[in-house]
Amino acid sequence: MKIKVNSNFSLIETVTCGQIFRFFLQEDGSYDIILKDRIINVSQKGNYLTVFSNNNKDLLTNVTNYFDLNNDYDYIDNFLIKSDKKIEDAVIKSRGMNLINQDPFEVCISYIVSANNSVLSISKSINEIARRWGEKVLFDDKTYYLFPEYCALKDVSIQEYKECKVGFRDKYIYNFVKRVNDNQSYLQSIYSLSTDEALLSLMQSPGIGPKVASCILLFAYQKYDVFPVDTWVKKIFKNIYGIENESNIRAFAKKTYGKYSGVAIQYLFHTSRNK
DNA sequence: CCTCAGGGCTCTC
DNA sequence: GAGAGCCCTGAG
Repeated sequence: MKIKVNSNFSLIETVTCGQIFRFFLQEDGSYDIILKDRIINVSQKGNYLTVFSNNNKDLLTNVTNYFDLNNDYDYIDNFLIKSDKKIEDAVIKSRGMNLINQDPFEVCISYIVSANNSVLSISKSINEIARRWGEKVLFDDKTYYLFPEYCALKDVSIQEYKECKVGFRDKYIYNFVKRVNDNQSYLQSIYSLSTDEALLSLMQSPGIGPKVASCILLFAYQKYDVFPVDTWVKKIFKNIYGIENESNIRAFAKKTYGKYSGVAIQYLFHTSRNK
C-alpha cells in the first residue's frame, strides 16, 4: 500500500530518533517495525510511504495514526521558531521527525526498563519479554513477536522478569502489571486526565519518576506539553541557554514552548544527540 | 583483566 | 535536596 505524506516527513528521522525500540533495518533500507497488533515493512520514496503488513485490516488508519501523519508539524515548527530563535537550528535539523503514537502498555513497560539503562540493553529486554509472552508472527520469512497484552503477563513472576535482564527494575514491572490488571480501565483512563494529573497518577507506581512518566505521556498519550528532563536535557540547556537547574529549565520551557514543550525537547534532544 | 557510565528512581539522611 | 545504591551491558 502507498500512503502520501507531507513533503517534510522523514521516515528515517522518525524511526531512528530514539522514541521506539523495536524496529529492524532491512538490507534494502526499509524498516520492519512491530506495532501493537501487526508487523509492518515500510520505506519512503519522496512523498510516498510503501507499506506491507501481515495484517491489512485498517492498515491505512493504523499507519497514519502510528506515524502521526495527520498532525500539522509545519504549524508546530513555526510556532516553536517564533517562540524562541535559539531553537530554530534544532527545528530545521529535526524537520520531518514526527512523534510516533505507540501502544500505552508497551510504552509504560519500555520506559520503566529504560531508567538508568542503555538503548541496547533496553531493546534486548523488551524483545525478550515479547519473545517469552508475546504472540509469534511470521513475516516475510522472519519471526517476530508482538509485545504482550497486560493480561498475558498477569501471572509472570518477578524472577521471570529478572531473567529478561531488566535488573533491579524487575519488581517495578511486576508491580505495574499488577496495577493494570487489577484496574483494567486504568491505561484508558489516563487519556481523560490533565497532564499534571496524569503525571501524578503514573508516578504513584514505583519505578516511574518524572522522566519516565513524561516519556509515557509524550509517546503514548499525545500529551505534547510534557517535558522530560534527563541528563542530556540538562547538558543541552546548560550549553545553549546557560540554564542550570531542573526547575529553571522547566519554567523556561513552559513559558517559551507552552503546549509544544514535548516536541521542542525532542528536537533539541535529537539535534544534540546527532552531534 | 579491570572500571565506568548509561536518556533514573528509591530510600535515607 | 543531596547522596548512595541499584543491575546489566558494552566501551575503554
